[in-house]
Amino acid sequence: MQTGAHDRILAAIRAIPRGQVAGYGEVARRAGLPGRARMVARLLSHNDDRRLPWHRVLRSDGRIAFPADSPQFAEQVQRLRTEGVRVEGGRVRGIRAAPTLDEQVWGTPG
DNA sequence: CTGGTGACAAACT
DNA sequence: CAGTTTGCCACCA
Repeated sequence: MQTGAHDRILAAIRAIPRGQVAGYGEVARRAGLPGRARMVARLLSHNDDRRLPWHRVLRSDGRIAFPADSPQFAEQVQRLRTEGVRVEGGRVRGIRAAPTLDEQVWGTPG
């Protein structure tokens, strides 16, 4: 069977290690869909799977993709902090939303 | 078909 | 740094 695009996206999201994060564009790239960051976003907006680590997906600049006053924002922050991710001012500190997860694998420079 | 929208990104100011 | 503009693609009225 041919893996659908959304299946690869979901797989890429599930592949994000615990305690780490990835950007929408990064997820799309790992799913073999460069430039389809918005497709990832649309998929997550329609997703209802609670087991999916959606909270590990951030914007490219490390910001949370929800308004700071939204309940989803609060839940994402709480989930990230539970995994040891430092979140401050609605943005993830420490680990940058690396353009490529390879950098995280090999040790993020800087 | 056109036009508007969105859990976005990169370049630019 | 932050704010704006442009490019992008899937979906819908």
